[in-house]
Amino acid sequence: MNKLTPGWNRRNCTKRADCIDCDIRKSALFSTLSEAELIYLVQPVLTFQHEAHIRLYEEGEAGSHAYTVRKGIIKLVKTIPNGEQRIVRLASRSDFIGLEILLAQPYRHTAISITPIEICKIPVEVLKGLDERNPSFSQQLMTRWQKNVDDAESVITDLSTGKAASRLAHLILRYFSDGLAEVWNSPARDDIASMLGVTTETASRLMAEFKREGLISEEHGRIAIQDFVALKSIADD
Amino acid sequence: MNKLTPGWNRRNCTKRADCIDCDIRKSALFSTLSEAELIYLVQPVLTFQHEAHIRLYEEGEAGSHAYTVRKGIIKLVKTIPNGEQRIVRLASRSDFIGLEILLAQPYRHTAISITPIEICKIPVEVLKGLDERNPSFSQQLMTRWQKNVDDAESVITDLSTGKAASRLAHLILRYFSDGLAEVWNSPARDDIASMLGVTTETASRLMAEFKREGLISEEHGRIAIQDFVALKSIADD
DNA sequence: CGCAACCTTGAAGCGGGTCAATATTCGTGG
DNA sequence: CCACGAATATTGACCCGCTTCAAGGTTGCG
Repeated sequence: MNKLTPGWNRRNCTKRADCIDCDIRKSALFSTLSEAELIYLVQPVLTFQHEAHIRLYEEGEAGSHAYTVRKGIIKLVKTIPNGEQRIVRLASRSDFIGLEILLAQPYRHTAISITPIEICKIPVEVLKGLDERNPSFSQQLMTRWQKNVDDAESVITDLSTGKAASRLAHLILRYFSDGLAEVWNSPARDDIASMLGVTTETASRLMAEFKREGLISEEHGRIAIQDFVALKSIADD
Repeated sequence: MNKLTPGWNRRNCTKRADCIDCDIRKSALFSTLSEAELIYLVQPVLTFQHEAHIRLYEEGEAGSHAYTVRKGIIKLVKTIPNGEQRIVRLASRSDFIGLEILLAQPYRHTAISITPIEICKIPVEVLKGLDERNPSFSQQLMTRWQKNVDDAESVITDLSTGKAASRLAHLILRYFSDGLAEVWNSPARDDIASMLGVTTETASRLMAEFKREGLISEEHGRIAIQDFVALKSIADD
């Protein structure tokens, strides 16, 4: 299966998006829109499904679409001059990615699915139209933007500061508290490493250690927290 | 001198802000406003001057004012559970801080001047008013918000990833390329450390090493770059 | 069943942390 | 202007944590 090119075709596009009956509408970007506005919206918005390891867009690319995540997890990656990659954010259910195209600016990240995903693909013109005619929508946009700032800054304080064990504990706790999963479908070890700014080996060692110590358990790649309190105290170390 | 309480009084307040003739107007938040709108603005906006080590506001506080920086440098600090502090951003000339109060949310950082500063103090009502009546203003706001995201993410990739020497080189280069200073009025070593997520000793050792190797020079606390190319290659390591 | 991708573990070395001892700078008052 | 003390910066020695390089182990898929 070609991991580079997402197929924006009939096979992946289940349907025209059903924004009015959307089950994440109240938590998603369009929460404040009226039904009339949603009908305007519904026209050019399509829902797609993709498997894991699909690249939605590339850092530096001048894009024309943003995406609402309905299912699955997408990593937003930045490439560092020396060739390494760092994951700066994870997007999941009801997150909105690619906001920057609204400012006619290129994508800031490379977006890659790390699980099977379901997403809504929204043309920038639709966003601009809504922004112009609806004040509550631009309020929504600002809230999303601030969330992006908050997320990025918590990556600085929680996942980039302190010892590796503390950072990993933060990462695991965040996954669950964010409701990313009841049972965490664990990312690959090298993705964990790239979120924490450590090597794959260190990520692997620590995950193995956490399992040995009974802090977490793992079955078929699914993580479950076993000792919440202990994880929290490691995180705050 | 009391370092905790800024004096919002006659001594610090030079004048009612002169937004119309403001010398940073074209690069600041209010760049797209008409003169009529600036007059509306000018009323409740005051310009203040403070010395270094003043706390403008505190993380978690429910504030009612945002600030445009006219002169000097302000550090935005987050406290980590274990008691350490991490600087997540520096604000300087024409930067706008405290944006989050527009969303009726508490300040995300503690803001502390690290040089003497001159700032304009803007009530949230003024911002809300402008946002409602002026579409180009909300565009400006979004641009600022995206800049905050970009800044935070570059802290992740440039100042929190890789070896300490590489991060310090990034920090020095960023200072200059951002035009924060022709000659960098160097922050204290523990502030440098807190920006890089290392100890004060490591920051000091590396600064001393950079000086010994002729990459930078320092006189009366002012840093000047001596070997741009070498710094760049260390940064990209 | 076998291969490929991924995960785990080991051993050795280096980078940065920690603790502690000077050195330097700066503000203050004599 | 100099002397003194406090705050800050530098440096040293030692140790721990993470990286590096390398060798198995495990899992899943064709």
